[in-house]
Amino acid sequence: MVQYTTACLDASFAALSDATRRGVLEQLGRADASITDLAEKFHMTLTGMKKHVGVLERAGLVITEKVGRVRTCKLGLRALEEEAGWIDRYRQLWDARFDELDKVVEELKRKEKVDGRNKS
Amino acid sequence: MVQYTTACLDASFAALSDATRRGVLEQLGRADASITDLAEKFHMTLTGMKKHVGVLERAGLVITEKVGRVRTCKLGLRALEEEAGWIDRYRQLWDARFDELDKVVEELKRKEKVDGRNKS
DNA sequence: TAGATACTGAACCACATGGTTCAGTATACG
DNA sequence: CGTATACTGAACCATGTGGTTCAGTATCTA
Repeated sequence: MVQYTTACLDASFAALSDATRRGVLEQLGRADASITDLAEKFHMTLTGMKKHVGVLERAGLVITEKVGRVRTCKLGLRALEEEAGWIDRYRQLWDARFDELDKVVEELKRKEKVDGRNKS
Repeated sequence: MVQYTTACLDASFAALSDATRRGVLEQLGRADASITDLAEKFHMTLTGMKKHVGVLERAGLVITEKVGRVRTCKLGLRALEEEAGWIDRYRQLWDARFDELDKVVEELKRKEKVDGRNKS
Protein backbone atom coordinates (compact mmCIF):
# COMPACT_ATOMS: atom_id res chain seq x y z
CA MET A 1 0.00 0.00 0.00
CA VAL A 2 1.74 3.09 -1.22
CA GLN A 3 -1.26 5.21 -0.22
CA TYR A 4 0.05 8.43 1.25
CA THR A 5 -2.17 10.17 3.74
CA THR A 6 -3.13 12.89 1.30
CA ALA A 7 -4.42 15.24 3.97
CA CYS A 8 -0.98 15.18 5.57
CA LEU A 9 0.79 15.98 2.31
CA ASP A 10 -1.75 18.73 1.64
CA ALA A 11 -0.97 20.37 4.96
CA SER A 12 2.78 20.10 4.81
CA PHE A 13 3.18 21.22 1.20
CA ALA A 14 0.89 24.14 2.00
CA ALA A 15 3.04 24.90 5.05
CA LEU A 16 6.15 24.91 2.85
CA SER A 17 4.58 27.21 0.29
CA ASP A 18 5.40 30.32 2.31
CA ALA A 19 8.91 31.78 2.47
CA THR A 20 8.47 32.95 6.06
CA ARG A 21 7.52 29.47 7.22
CA ARG A 22 10.42 27.87 5.35
CA GLY A 23 12.62 30.46 7.07
CA VAL A 24 11.21 29.52 10.46
CA LEU A 25 11.98 25.86 9.83
CA GLU A 26 15.57 26.72 8.89
CA GLN A 27 15.86 28.92 11.95
CA LEU A 28 14.57 26.19 14.25
CA GLY A 29 17.12 23.88 12.66
CA ARG A 30 19.78 26.08 14.17
CA ALA A 31 18.18 26.64 17.58
CA ASP A 32 14.86 26.46 19.38
CA ALA A 33 13.14 29.83 19.62
CA SER A 34 10.25 31.64 21.27
CA ILE A 35 7.46 33.30 19.35
CA THR A 36 9.00 36.67 20.20
CA ASP A 37 12.41 35.58 18.82
CA LEU A 38 10.85 34.48 15.55
CA ALA A 39 8.59 37.52 15.24
CA GLU A 40 11.59 39.83 15.58
CA LYS A 41 13.75 37.82 13.20
CA PHE A 42 11.06 37.97 10.52
CA HIS A 43 9.86 41.52 11.21
CA MET A 44 6.33 40.59 12.05
CA THR A 45 3.85 41.01 14.90
CA LEU A 46 3.64 38.32 17.56
CA THR A 47 0.14 37.48 16.42
CA GLY A 48 1.26 37.08 12.82
CA MET A 49 4.12 34.80 13.75
CA LYS A 50 1.90 32.77 16.03
CA LYS A 51 -0.32 32.01 13.05
CA HIS A 52 2.63 30.77 11.00
CA VAL A 53 3.79 28.60 13.87
CA GLY A 54 0.24 27.28 14.13
CA VAL A 55 0.30 26.23 10.48
CA LEU A 56 3.65 24.48 10.92
CA GLU A 57 2.42 22.80 14.08
CA ARG A 58 -0.78 21.56 12.44
CA ALA A 59 1.38 20.12 9.66
CA GLY A 60 3.41 18.28 12.31
CA LEU A 61 6.62 20.04 11.31
CA VAL A 62 7.03 21.97 14.55
CA ILE A 63 6.13 21.29 18.16
CA THR A 64 5.74 23.92 20.84
CA GLU A 65 5.63 23.94 24.59
CA LYS A 66 4.69 26.76 26.90
CA VAL A 67 6.67 27.18 30.09
CA GLY A 68 5.79 30.20 32.17
CA ARG A 69 4.93 32.97 29.76
CA VAL A 70 7.21 31.70 27.03
CA ARG A 71 6.18 29.32 24.28
CA THR A 72 9.22 27.57 22.88
CA CYS A 73 9.12 26.25 19.31
CA LYS A 74 11.26 23.38 18.08
CA LEU A 75 11.42 21.09 15.09
CA GLY A 76 8.85 18.32 15.02
CA LEU A 77 9.61 14.62 14.81
CA ARG A 78 8.97 14.34 11.06
CA ALA A 79 11.79 15.26 8.70
CA LEU A 80 9.55 15.59 5.60
CA GLU A 81 9.95 11.88 4.80
CA GLU A 82 6.64 11.55 3.01
CA GLU A 83 7.08 14.80 1.14
CA ALA A 84 10.58 13.79 -0.04
CA GLY A 85 9.12 10.39 -0.94
CA TRP A 86 6.38 11.86 -3.09
CA ILE A 87 8.81 14.13 -4.90
CA ASP A 88 11.27 11.28 -5.52
CA ARG A 89 8.53 9.11 -6.89
CA TYR A 90 7.43 11.95 -9.16
CA ARG A 91 10.97 12.55 -10.40
CA GLN A 92 11.24 8.90 -11.39
CA LEU A 93 7.96 9.17 -13.28
CA TRP A 94 9.21 12.34 -14.93
CA ASP A 95 12.47 10.70 -16.04
CA ALA A 96 10.63 7.69 -17.40
CA ARG A 97 8.18 9.91 -19.23
CA PHE A 98 10.89 11.91 -20.94
CA ASP A 99 12.81 8.78 -21.90
CA GLU A 100 9.63 7.52 -23.49
CA LEU A 101 9.13 10.76 -25.38
CA ASP A 102 12.72 10.59 -26.58
CA LYS A 103 11.98 7.19 -28.05
CA VAL A 104 8.91 8.57 -29.82
CA VAL A 105 11.00 11.36 -31.26
CA GLU A 106 13.61 8.85 -32.44
CA GLU A 107 10.88 6.84 -34.08
CA LEU A 108 9.52 9.91 -35.85
CA LYS A 109 12.97 10.80 -37.11
CA ARG A 110 13.44 7.30 -38.46
CA LYS A 111 10.10 7.49 -40.29
CA GLU A 112 10.90 10.92 -41.68
CA LYS A 113 14.04 9.52 -43.23
CA VAL A 114 12.04 6.78 -44.88
CA ASP A 115 9.48 9.30 -46.13
CA GLY A 116 12.25 11.45 -47.53
CA ARG A 117 13.68 8.47 -49.31
CA ASN A 118 10.26 7.58 -50.75
CA LYS A 119 9.70 11.11 -52.01
CA SER A 120 13.03 11.44 -53.78
CA MET B 1 24.93 31.47 -4.01
CA VAL B 2 22.44 29.00 -2.62
CA GLN B 3 19.66 31.57 -2.94
CA TYR B 4 16.58 29.79 -4.18
CA THR B 5 14.09 31.89 -6.10
CA THR B 6 11.60 31.92 -3.26
CA ALA B 7 8.69 32.97 -5.43
CA CYS B 8 9.22 29.84 -7.50
CA LEU B 9 9.29 27.56 -4.45
CA ASP B 10 6.20 29.32 -3.13
CA ALA B 11 4.29 28.60 -6.33
CA SER B 12 5.36 25.01 -6.74
CA PHE B 13 4.86 23.95 -3.13
CA ALA B 14 1.45 25.62 -3.25
CA ALA B 15 0.72 23.72 -6.47
CA LEU B 16 1.67 20.46 -4.75
CA SER B 17 -0.54 21.16 -1.74
CA ASP B 18 -3.66 19.91 -3.49
CA ALA B 19 -4.37 16.21 -3.98
CA THR B 20 -6.10 16.77 -7.31
CA ARG B 21 -3.09 18.61 -8.71
CA ARG B 22 -0.68 15.94 -7.46
CA GLY B 23 -2.96 13.44 -9.17
CA VAL B 24 -2.83 15.40 -12.41
CA LEU B 25 0.98 15.39 -12.33
CA GLU B 26 1.01 11.62 -11.81
CA GLN B 27 -1.48 11.20 -14.61
CA LEU B 28 0.57 13.31 -17.01
CA GLY B 29 3.56 11.19 -16.04
CA ARG B 30 1.76 8.30 -17.68
CA ALA B 31 0.40 10.10 -20.73
CA ASP B 32 -0.36 13.56 -22.05
CA ALA B 33 -4.00 14.50 -21.67
CA SER B 34 -6.57 17.07 -22.69
CA ILE B 35 -8.49 19.20 -20.20
CA THR B 36 -11.55 17.03 -20.87
CA ASP B 37 -9.60 13.83 -20.13
CA LEU B 38 -8.41 15.22 -16.82
CA ALA B 39 -11.77 16.69 -15.85
CA GLU B 40 -13.42 13.30 -16.35
CA LYS B 41 -10.70 11.39 -14.53
CA PHE B 42 -11.05 13.66 -11.49
CA HIS B 43 -14.83 14.11 -11.63
CA MET B 44 -14.79 17.82 -12.07
CA THR B 45 -16.11 20.44 -14.48
CA LEU B 46 -13.90 21.55 -17.37
CA THR B 47 -13.66 25.00 -15.84
CA GLY B 48 -12.55 23.59 -12.49
CA MET B 49 -9.87 21.44 -14.07
CA LYS B 50 -8.67 24.31 -16.21
CA LYS B 51 -7.98 26.29 -13.06
CA HIS B 52 -5.89 23.48 -11.60
CA VAL B 53 -3.94 23.17 -14.83
CA GLY B 54 -3.44 26.93 -14.73
CA VAL B 55 -1.90 26.70 -11.26
CA LEU B 56 0.42 23.89 -12.37
CA GLU B 57 1.35 25.81 -15.49
CA ARG B 58 2.12 29.01 -13.57
CA ALA B 59 4.35 26.93 -11.29
CA GLY B 60 6.19 25.67 -14.39
CA LEU B 61 5.28 22.06 -13.68
CA VAL B 62 3.05 21.60 -16.70
CA ILE B 63 3.01 23.04 -20.19
CA THR B 64 0.00 23.12 -22.48
CA GLU B 65 -0.54 23.65 -26.15
CA LYS B 66 -3.78 24.18 -27.97
CA VAL B 67 -4.21 22.53 -31.33
CA GLY B 68 -7.61 22.94 -32.94
CA ARG B 69 -10.16 22.85 -30.14
CA VAL B 70 -8.07 20.63 -27.90
CA ARG B 71 -5.60 21.86 -25.31
CA THR B 72 -3.09 19.15 -24.57
CA CYS B 73 -1.33 19.15 -21.19
CA LYS B 74 2.06 17.58 -20.62
CA LEU B 75 4.73 17.61 -17.95
CA GLY B 76 6.90 20.69 -17.82
CA LEU B 77 10.65 20.77 -18.14
CA ARG B 78 11.32 21.02 -14.40
CA ALA B 79 11.38 17.80 -12.38
CA LEU B 80 11.01 19.55 -8.99
CA GLU B 81 14.79 19.89 -8.67
CA GLU B 82 14.68 22.98 -6.49
CA GLU B 83 11.90 21.60 -4.34
CA ALA B 84 13.77 18.32 -3.80
CA GLY B 85 16.88 20.38 -3.07
CA TRP B 86 15.20 22.46 -0.42
CA ILE B 87 13.76 19.40 1.27
CA ASP B 88 17.11 17.58 1.20
CA ARG B 89 18.84 20.56 2.70
CA TYR B 90 16.18 20.73 5.41
CA ARG B 91 16.54 17.04 6.17
CA GLN B 92 20.26 17.47 6.71
CA LEU B 93 19.58 20.38 9.07
CA TRP B 94 17.01 18.27 10.87
CA ASP B 95 19.41 15.36 11.31
CA ALA B 96 22.16 17.65 12.57
CA ARG B 97 19.76 19.32 14.97
CA PHE B 98 18.62 16.06 16.48
CA ASP B 99 22.18 14.80 16.79
CA GLU B 100 22.98 17.97 18.68
CA LEU B 101 19.99 17.49 20.98
CA ASP B 102 21.07 13.91 21.61
CA LYS B 103 24.40 15.22 22.78
CA VAL B 104 22.68 17.64 25.15
CA VAL B 105 20.60 14.82 26.57
CA GLU B 106 23.75 12.72 27.02
CA GLU B 107 25.34 15.62 28.83
CA LEU B 108 22.33 15.97 31.13
CA LYS B 109 22.37 12.28 31.92
CA ARG B 110 26.04 12.49 32.78
CA LYS B 111 25.40 15.42 35.12
CA GLU B 112 22.46 13.65 36.73
CA LYS B 113 24.67 10.73 37.59
CA VAL B 114 27.14 13.10 39.24
CA ASP B 115 24.30 14.83 41.13
CA GLY B 116 22.99 11.49 42.29
CA ARG B 117 26.42 10.56 43.51
CA ASN B 118 26.69 13.89 45.37
CA LYS B 119 23.32 13.46 47.05
CA SER B 120 23.87 9.93 48.25
C1' DT C 1 -24.34 24.76 -43.17
C1' DA C 2 -26.10 22.65 -38.68
C1' DG C 3 -25.02 20.59 -34.72
C1' DA C 4 -21.83 18.57 -31.55
C1' DT C 5 -17.47 19.11 -29.13
C1' DA C 6 -13.78 21.57 -26.45
C1' DC C 7 -12.50 25.07 -24.38
C1' DT C 8 -12.80 29.91 -22.22
C1' DG C 9 -14.23 33.83 -19.32
C1' DA C 10 -17.06 36.17 -16.06
C1' DA C 11 -19.42 35.90 -12.00
C1' DC C 12 -20.54 33.87 -7.86
C1' DC C 13 -19.94 31.23 -3.35
C1' DA C 14 -17.90 29.79 1.06
C1' DC C 15 -13.85 29.53 3.16
C1' DA C 16 -8.59 29.94 3.99
C1' DT C 17 -4.33 33.00 4.15
C1' DG C 18 -1.27 36.52 5.54
C1' DG C 19 -1.27 40.17 7.72
C1' DT C 20 -2.85 43.86 11.01
C1' DT C 21 -4.77 46.20 15.58
C1' DC C 22 -6.67 46.11 20.01
C1' DA C 23 -7.89 44.36 24.20
C1' DG C 24 -7.17 41.00 27.09
C1' DT C 25 -4.68 37.19 30.50
C1' DA C 26 -0.85 35.16 32.78
C1' DT C 27 3.71 35.30 34.50
C1' DA C 28 8.07 37.46 36.08
C1' DC C 29 10.65 40.97 38.39
C1' DG C 30 11.75 44.80 41.58
C1' DC D 1 1.87 45.39 45.01
C1' DG D 2 2.82 47.42 40.56
C1' DT D 3 4.76 47.22 36.17
C1' DA D 4 6.80 45.09 32.25
C1' DT D 5 6.89 41.00 29.35
C1' DA D 6 4.94 37.18 26.48
C1' DC D 7 1.55 35.40 24.64
C1' DT D 8 -3.52 34.87 23.16
C1' DG D 9 -8.00 35.72 20.93
C1' DA D 10 -11.31 38.26 18.40
C1' DA D 11 -12.14 41.05 14.67
C1' DC D 12 -11.03 43.04 10.50
C1' DC D 13 -9.07 43.49 5.67
C1' DA D 14 -7.68 42.28 0.96
C1' DT D 15 -6.67 38.57 -1.70
C1' DG D 16 -6.49 33.67 -3.18
C1' DT D 17 -8.58 28.86 -3.53
C1' DG D 18 -11.55 25.26 -5.03
C1' DG D 19 -15.37 24.73 -6.87
C1' DT D 20 -19.70 25.83 -9.43
C1' DT D 21 -22.99 27.73 -13.36
C1' DC D 22 -23.91 30.08 -17.45
C1' DA D 23 -23.04 32.15 -21.61
C1' DG D 24 -20.11 32.50 -24.95
C1' DT D 25 -16.38 31.35 -29.09
C1' DA D 26 -13.91 28.29 -32.02
C1' DT D 27 -13.40 24.02 -34.34
C1' DC D 28 -14.65 19.68 -36.05
C1' DT D 29 -17.89 16.47 -38.56
C1' DA D 30 -21.79 14.88 -41.09
